[in-house]
Amino acid sequence: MKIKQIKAIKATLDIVCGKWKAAILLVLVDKTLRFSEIKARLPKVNHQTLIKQLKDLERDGLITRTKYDDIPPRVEYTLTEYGKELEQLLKDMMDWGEKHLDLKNKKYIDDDILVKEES
Amino acid sequence: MKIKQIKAIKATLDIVCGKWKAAILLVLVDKTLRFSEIKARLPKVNHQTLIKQLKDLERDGLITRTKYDDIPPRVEYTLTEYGKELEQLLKDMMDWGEKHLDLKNKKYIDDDILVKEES
DNA sequence: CAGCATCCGTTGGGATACTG
DNA sequence: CAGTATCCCAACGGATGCTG
Repeated sequence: MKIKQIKAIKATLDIVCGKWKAAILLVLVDKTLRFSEIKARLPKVNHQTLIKQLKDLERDGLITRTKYDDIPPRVEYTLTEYGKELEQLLKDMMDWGEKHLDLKNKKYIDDDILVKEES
Repeated sequence: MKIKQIKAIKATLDIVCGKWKAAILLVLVDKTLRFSEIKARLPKVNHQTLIKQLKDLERDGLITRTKYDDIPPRVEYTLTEYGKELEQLLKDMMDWGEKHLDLKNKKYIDDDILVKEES
């Protein structure tokens, strides 16, 4: 049943492989965040791009979007159960990457990735 | 150290996220294959595209390319240790995908993915 | 058989401007 | 504050043709 295997893997990869998807999921692992809080933690991401990727993640069931009818508007994003179950997978990718890749020198490191450390 | 975490994850994803990379790795898990054998198992992949993705995987240290000076030419591709250690990760992605995604109906399923079953 | 060079179309990330 | 609507550009997958 190779075909189904590969389809499942590809589907998973397609969901997570957006330029900022992994970063978004990681910052949401800690806690629910507002749009502006996510943006503050990912200073380099474009406003519009962030909205798109959040929409994708919501469509794919990894996060939920809750809108409060306040003024000014407030929107919160939370990991779903599915999203939380991805955490282990992300951790495994991290372990593999740290073990095998030269993260300082290689060209496949994308310096646009920047997350503000917790203050 | 969020930044390093995300960089490692992104680097890993970048390596595996080519359209056919996961499929190539999976068919090579079983055994070393010649270029034409890989192509036979992935009928839908373009000749040139396959060469490119194999080159990427070789550059990133996941497979090794062995050229024999025969006539006609013969080239074999094998998973490296690094590549083999990815297998578990791929399996985990598969499990997650099968558990959470509706692989039949959803639009994120790419029907181009086709692997010939073992005959 | 396996690979390279080249060109092309699509797509996804990004920039800018405007709305409730 | 958060979101929509456009437009733009680079990168990637793919098609074609040629080589040892």
